[in-house]
Amino acid sequence: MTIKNVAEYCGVSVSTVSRVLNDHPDVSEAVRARVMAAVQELHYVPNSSARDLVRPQSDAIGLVVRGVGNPFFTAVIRAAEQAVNRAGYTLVLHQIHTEENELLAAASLARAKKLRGLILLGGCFDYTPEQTAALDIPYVCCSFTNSFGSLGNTDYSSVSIDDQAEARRAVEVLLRKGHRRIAVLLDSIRDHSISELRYRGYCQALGDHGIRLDPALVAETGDFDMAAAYDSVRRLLERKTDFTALFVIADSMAIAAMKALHDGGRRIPEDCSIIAIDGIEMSTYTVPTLTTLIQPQDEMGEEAVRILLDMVEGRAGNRHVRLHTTLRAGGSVCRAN
Amino acid sequence: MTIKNVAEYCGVSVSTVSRVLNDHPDVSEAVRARVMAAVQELHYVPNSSARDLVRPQSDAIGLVVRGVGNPFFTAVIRAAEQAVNRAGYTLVLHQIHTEENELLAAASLARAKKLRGLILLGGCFDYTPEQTAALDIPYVCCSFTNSFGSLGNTDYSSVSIDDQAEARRAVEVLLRKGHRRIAVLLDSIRDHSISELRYRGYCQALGDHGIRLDPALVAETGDFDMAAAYDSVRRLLERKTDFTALFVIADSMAIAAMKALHDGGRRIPEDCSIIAIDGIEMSTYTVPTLTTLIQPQDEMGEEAVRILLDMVEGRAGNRHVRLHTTLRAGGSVCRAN
DNA sequence: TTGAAAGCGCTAACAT
DNA sequence: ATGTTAGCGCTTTCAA
Repeated sequence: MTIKNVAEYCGVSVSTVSRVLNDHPDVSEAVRARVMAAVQELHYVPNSSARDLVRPQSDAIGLVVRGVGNPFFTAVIRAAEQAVNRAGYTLVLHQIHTEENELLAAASLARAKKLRGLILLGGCFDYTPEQTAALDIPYVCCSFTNSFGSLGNTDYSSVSIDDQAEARRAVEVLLRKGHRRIAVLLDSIRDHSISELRYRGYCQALGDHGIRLDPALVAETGDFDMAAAYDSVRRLLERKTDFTALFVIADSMAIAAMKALHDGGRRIPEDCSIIAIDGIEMSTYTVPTLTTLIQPQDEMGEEAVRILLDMVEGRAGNRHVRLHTTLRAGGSVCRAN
Repeated sequence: MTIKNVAEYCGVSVSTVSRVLNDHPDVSEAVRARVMAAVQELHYVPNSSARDLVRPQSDAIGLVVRGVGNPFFTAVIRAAEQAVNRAGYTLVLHQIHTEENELLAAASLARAKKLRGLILLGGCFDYTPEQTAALDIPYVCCSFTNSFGSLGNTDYSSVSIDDQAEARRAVEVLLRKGHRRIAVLLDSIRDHSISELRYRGYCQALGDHGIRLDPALVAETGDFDMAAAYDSVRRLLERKTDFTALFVIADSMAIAAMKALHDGGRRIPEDCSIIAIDGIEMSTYTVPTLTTLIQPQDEMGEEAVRILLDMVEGRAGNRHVRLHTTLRAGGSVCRAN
């Protein structure tokens, strides 16, 4: 079923059908009605490949997300989509897996959909100029920035929190409550990504207070999984390393950690305080409510879109925005005794 | 940057470049290397609109998901994707919003991507033959079936649980523990969707035990939101209607309900038992672990793919599969006192 | 107001 | 082994 079929069915030319389909003014009411009816009857749906191929440019903004089920991203995506729609553009969402090359995926998407701009959500930190050169449209990194790569600041835009500083701040909260034996639960201390940055913040906070890093208190899961987080904490408890507080690099992992602590016979916060970073919706509903540094997820999505459209529409060049977290004082942290 | 540019740059024809790009055998090593290099240098990425337009048929299976952030779906999606890849196909994921017409979206996607088949995840129940006629490729409804529409069983395939029977079973668990005053937390008693079906199961279970339905114990949120669920339960508690158990139609809502009960001073399960349906990962980590009927999410995704590919490859016609839930006896249910 | 025709970038015959 | 060329379905001049 193509536009040609519809045209023949109606006894008009393809251009007329195209005009009707695209709401062009100069079509008589009679013909318009006839075509519309035919479209209905034949269940005609335009082939968007053909359409995209021929249209000079689209109103599409791409959003490439790494990590399919990451709950932290959902709010960001929602906010970004709204902002994009409000500005009269369309959001094209593309999920990729951890092992996929997001830059290649982004470039493909950009060509395929004639994207005007691109938002990269949850990517790696180690792009090189060669890699990014494939991307010939404006783009902004959302929730991360090029902390490990060799990219110049002028080459791209970003919206992110200062992961290291915020992690340090989280650990500071524990330190100020008198905690000295503070464990950390993370994906990896060397992933060239947020896990590594937040680990640095943890180390820094300890250093500031003259506390020596105890490797026995560092629990690496090798994964952002809840199950892995749970197991890690159980193992930590079995090792009988004593600690009075736990810093977790992500809310979802913290929720699993709370369960592990509970199952291990520790009360939260009396026996073990716990603090995390993210502020996903779910962590509001734990008992006790998770104390966490909330990333402004809505703002992050909106700001990314703002920066991007400023570039797309030529209002401004690239820029880097640092957002700040807000401490949500839940019930999972108390004074060390 | 088109294939033509690459061809000129290399001094070969477009077909040669196309051959290299598509791994056709009859290209000399020298030329292949030269083209590859050019592709790298020029950052050439094929325009997939043009590609899709011209290819006779794709290996693409579409997955249209209603409800962007629904945690229940993520496991289903993951399983489906793996099954699709294992069979040598590619999954095209398309998220739609509650208000969008999923059948139209599906039809568009089918044309645009030359889909071989389609999986509808989390859709409505009220398709009519006219609506589905637009879909001229095999499709399977996943997690739901046409309980409210006028569709004939031979028109489509489905994989689902028996929502009404499973809800009844969940409430039975509470009844057998001696509970008589059982509240229910749901989206709507008349949404023509799972909420309505599970509500029917609730009513049926009560009826079976000669318990009269008390409208005061029916909490409608009008939403699948956690916040709405929380508020609903708080209001339920304020009304001072007494109940010893709560049936919730979804795990995510149940997690919010548990928090609301806790904040309202009720202990779980001593003061109020709670049971739900879904079995999302997160509900393993509540304290106590949520008692719930686990939907076989992996199996659901895999089975949907199996049915679909059987149709696509002509091995079998349409069919309807009912899956069963597994009771996870968490700690959120105890005997009524 | 309508139709004819060019061309978007690509693949796959068909030639060579 | 490589080049030439005919479309894929659509939009958009340009003509009528």
